[in-house]
Amino acid sequence: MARITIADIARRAGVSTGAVSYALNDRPGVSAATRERILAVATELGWAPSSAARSLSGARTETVGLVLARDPSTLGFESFYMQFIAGIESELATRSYGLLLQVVPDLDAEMRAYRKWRAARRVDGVVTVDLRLDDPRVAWLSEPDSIPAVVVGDPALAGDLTNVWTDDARAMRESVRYLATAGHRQIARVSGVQSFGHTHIRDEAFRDEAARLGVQGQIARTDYTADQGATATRGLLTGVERPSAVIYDNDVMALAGLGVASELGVRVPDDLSIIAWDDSPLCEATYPRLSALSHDVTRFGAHVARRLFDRIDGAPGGSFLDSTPILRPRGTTARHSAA
Amino acid sequence: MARITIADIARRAGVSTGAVSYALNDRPGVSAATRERILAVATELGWAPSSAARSLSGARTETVGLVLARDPSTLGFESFYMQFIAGIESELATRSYGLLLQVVPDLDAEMRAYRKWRAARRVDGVVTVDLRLDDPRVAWLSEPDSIPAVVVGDPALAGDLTNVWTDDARAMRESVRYLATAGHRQIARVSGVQSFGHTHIRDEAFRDEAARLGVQGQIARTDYTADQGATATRGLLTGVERPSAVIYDNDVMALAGLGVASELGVRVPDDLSIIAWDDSPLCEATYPRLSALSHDVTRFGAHVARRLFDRIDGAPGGSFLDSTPILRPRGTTARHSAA
DNA sequence: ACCGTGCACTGAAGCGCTTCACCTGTCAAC
DNA sequence: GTTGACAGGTGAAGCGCTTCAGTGCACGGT
Repeated sequence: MARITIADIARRAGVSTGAVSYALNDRPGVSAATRERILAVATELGWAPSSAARSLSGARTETVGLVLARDPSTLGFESFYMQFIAGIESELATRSYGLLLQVVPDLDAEMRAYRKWRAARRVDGVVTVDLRLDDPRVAWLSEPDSIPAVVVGDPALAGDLTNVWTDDARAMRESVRYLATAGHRQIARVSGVQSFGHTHIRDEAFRDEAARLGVQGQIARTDYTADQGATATRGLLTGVERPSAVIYDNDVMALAGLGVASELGVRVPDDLSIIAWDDSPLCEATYPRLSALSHDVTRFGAHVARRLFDRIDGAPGGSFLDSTPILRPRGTTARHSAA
Repeated sequence: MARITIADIARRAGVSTGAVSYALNDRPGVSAATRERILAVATELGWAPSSAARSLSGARTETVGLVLARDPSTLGFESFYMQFIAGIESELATRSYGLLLQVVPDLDAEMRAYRKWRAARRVDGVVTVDLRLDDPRVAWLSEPDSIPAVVVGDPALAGDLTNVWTDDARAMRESVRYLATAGHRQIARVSGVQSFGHTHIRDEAFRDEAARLGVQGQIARTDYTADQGATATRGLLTGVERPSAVIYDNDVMALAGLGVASELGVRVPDDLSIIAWDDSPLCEATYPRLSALSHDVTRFGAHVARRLFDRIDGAPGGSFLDSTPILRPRGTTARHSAA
């Protein structure tokens, strides 16, 4: 069977291809009756638009792009991305858009992907994640005729681009205050990749709030892997200034931290409180259950997609706070009984 | 700046557009010298192909599709998919193909996505995962002019389609034998979604091998979530025929099982051995570290992508065994001392 | 009766590429 | 010297859609 084109529909409905196009795209130029008839014929013939032809003639590609610049091996167990993608998809589905995904090793490759997409008119817009400080992507995407974009991250990092963010600084401050109020005087933070802007923001908030409250705050750096999370925890627990509470930058490291505590015979939560950033089913599966900074990532993704549609539609853009992660104390946080 | 087209290149290089097309696509019809010159001009002008125009004129779309029919909330923490996708991407990158991803709620929606993709000539091929018994997708994708496809799953499930698989039955048998050899006489399996074909295959292998070896084997059903993993484990550990070893169908449930054991004061591995299907950094982060059936998912994804390229290129296809998951005993498996 | 206006609709010109039928010049074979 | 084969190259016809300049017609106002 040959492809069904609007010409077929036009012939069958006794109108011109122009009329068919207007009818199918729901725009003025045909009467209601004709539109009805054309739609009926289209359905009858089982017509579906050729995305190639559509975008060739200047219309939308009905695709948005997402490129993830991370090592494949670390990507797998960051539940964030998959949930985020699922959220984006849920919104794209309402407009029957597709998501073009690319996983690349580094930022350079990410930029190359953008350039290629723009040149090939492959996507109507992109969403950009894992902002750095002075991110080259922000500069590039801000140029006059680059791709409509929405970036995920703090307004401080997003330049003039439309951004959607969670108030990590505030969540961090609240967590530190929570622990301080519960009597903790030595608090540590096991942070993620330092080049990420949000790591920086959380660092600042952590240090600042600890200083304000007069508690000791130390930071250990990692690359987000369970392995480094475990190593950092060992360092912390066997160090001189042993913390009574640790805030981890993701759930997997918190899990690893919990494991190291067991390994060393440090009781959780009696001797050590643990908080994970990014709540997930994982946090409810451990024993004791991990206290976590919770945040509906899927909804976040949907939000981002909506903002991107606004941009694509030519809406002005701006800065949008999605939410502030909230602390969900579970089994790994407790009052600290004075030393 | 207006778009640079092959006509611009043709003019500048003093040849016809046809010659340019041949040169750029590296096919016969132009001399080496001319090709060289055309390529140089193209680079100079910063030309990039319009994917729309390409696919309109019958060529490749340079895109492959993947649709995931799973609840967004459960998707997030199945590290399998993200790793798998990363693997696919790594292979696509070598041909500068893109991956069109869609997350849908159910199989019907997945079929609709395929139909739409075919009608719109949106992808050159698809990879299909989570095969069911008598999967409607297999039937549809086997039709003469549907999309080139590679399915992930056992040959028994794949019909005549090209499939890439891991020998789950064998891995399961080996695990059961391992436990039996270590003295276990009551073994349980906490399985995943029953409609998935591989669940069935693992079930069969488990039951069969247990029977062969004369050990008691029981199966608890779940939907892969940590929650149901925990519930199933509670049922098992408080039941009459309490197993001394449990094989979980994914890592998250194994983690939950470990949690429940702690909760109930059941010592792992002394009183209970635990094996997780799907190894992941998670398994190394717990204490004790989870014994797991290990399998390089990223490489698996790359393998699948290669086979899909073969299909797209018109190669015959067939059935390809990727590997057999191998048991990596860690801290959660031990000899069972007679009751 | 006449004009102007607006709506419904037509037809063709692109969009940027691939491809196919067709030319032209060269050179080996006889 | 003639033929044929062939590499190298041309130019235009699509691919399926959008869009824009028109055409025709009904209808209200004068």
